[in-house]
Amino acid sequence: MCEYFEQTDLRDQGTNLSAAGRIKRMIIDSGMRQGDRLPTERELMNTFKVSRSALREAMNTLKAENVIISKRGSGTFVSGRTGISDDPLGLNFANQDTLLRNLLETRMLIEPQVAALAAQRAHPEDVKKIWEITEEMKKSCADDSLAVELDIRFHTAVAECMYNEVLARVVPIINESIIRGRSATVDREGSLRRAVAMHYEIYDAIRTGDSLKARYLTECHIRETMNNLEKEEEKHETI
Amino acid sequence: MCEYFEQTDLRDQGTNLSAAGRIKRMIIDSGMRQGDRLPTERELMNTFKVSRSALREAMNTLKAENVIISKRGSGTFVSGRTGISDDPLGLNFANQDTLLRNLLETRMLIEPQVAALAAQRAHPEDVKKIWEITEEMKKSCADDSLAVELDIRFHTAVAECMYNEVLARVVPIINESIIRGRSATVDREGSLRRAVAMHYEIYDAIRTGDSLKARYLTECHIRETMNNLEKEEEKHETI
DNA sequence: TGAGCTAAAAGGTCATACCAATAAATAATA
DNA sequence: TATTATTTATTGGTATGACCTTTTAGCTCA
Repeated sequence: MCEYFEQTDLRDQGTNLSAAGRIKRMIIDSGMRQGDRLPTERELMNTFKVSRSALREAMNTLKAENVIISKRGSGTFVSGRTGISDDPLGLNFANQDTLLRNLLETRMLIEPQVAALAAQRAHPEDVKKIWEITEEMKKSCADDSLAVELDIRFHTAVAECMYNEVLARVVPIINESIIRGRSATVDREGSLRRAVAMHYEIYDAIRTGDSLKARYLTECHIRETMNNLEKEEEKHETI
Repeated sequence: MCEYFEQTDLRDQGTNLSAAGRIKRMIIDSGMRQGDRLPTERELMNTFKVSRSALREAMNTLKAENVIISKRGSGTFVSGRTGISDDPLGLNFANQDTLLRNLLETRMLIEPQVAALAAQRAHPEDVKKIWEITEEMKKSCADDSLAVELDIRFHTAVAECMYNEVLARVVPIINESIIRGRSATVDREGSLRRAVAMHYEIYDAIRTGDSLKARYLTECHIRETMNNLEKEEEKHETI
């Protein structure tokens, strides 16, 4: 067990932090890593000197933030995608009519520049990773949800080449909102094939460090997505 | 009270949604607005046919997402900044050494373009709002925390001119992480005065619809912030 | 040795009682 | 009469303790 939990009595040491905040800080400060197991709820309620209900409320806020993840019967663990909730930007509350358009505009504003900088900064292992994802996506024609997942992973991998954690978190949020949110699509096979082709081209631009080309190709790629989605909308309207 | 809550029994109608998810959807679907008051916990546990603890766990996840906000003794209300948690990007878990640099790079990548588009799209009332914030900031030299607040509000107001909800949410998140996160600053008065001057210039570019100028000035403004922060770092290191 | 069973342990739920802060209704006072 | 205290019902917050369901690991027995 993590020793940090034993030596600390945390009844609000004047900091006015909520129990959730204290537990979170503890997890961060004690250097726990993804997959590490937390003490059981019964143990924690002793170390914290709070009741189980209070403790569980704290745990729940951490679950909502995806800091931890619980598995009934086995325990609670530090989550992978640390600290990003399901709807980090609160887009559930946005105007759903204009949301898609706004998401695409945001993407168009950010990703081409990200691709350009990625081309300048990518390490060989990053390039390799992008290539692997693209290959896998090419083979995934049968499984639509897998293709969607790989599409997101491609753009995330490109963003990660920037070695900028902030953008590496923003980009997938936008992409997921766009790609997951759309209806299972018109002309699926055709657009998937074109997307894969574009991914190969972008990959090559990054591999050769051609940042201008990477930016331009990404712009084209996003514009294609926009066109596809417009087609979908038309189809919806005519139904 | 909101009628939606009365006519609905929501014991997971096959959707496999968590209680939190169901409540959230309910708030959204029933069209509740900022400040509206939810039924009391005792009422909700009846309409939902769950125990109070289970209900409170659900409410807590919504609190963590800042969808609702509770006031002991008075009730629970729909939050203002709907659905954005305190740390939406999970930056608590990012590398704190490089975080500030990465935040600034992200800002530099996004905001100049936002300013450019804002200049093209701003309505007269948007321009007026920006002017008012700038004026207020000029007068706020005494109160440092107020100045910080107004600084964030200025950049948010500019972003809102784009009429793009996504960017209107992303921009303040980045800005708050930068501006709130830094230590109470070196040469406070001087940098504040320069910031206000820049805000006036940016305001004027937006007012006149000069998007190129708005972009350029915003770049300069961010670069100045970067320089100030570098000075701070040096000062920290020499202590 | 291995398949199946059993019991301990983990998180999830329920019910009830009580605490603390708030706000509205009421009483006391100038 | 108007204003200030005071009481009181209501609300969210916490504490217990019991029980359920799932998982894990150890045990039994063929």
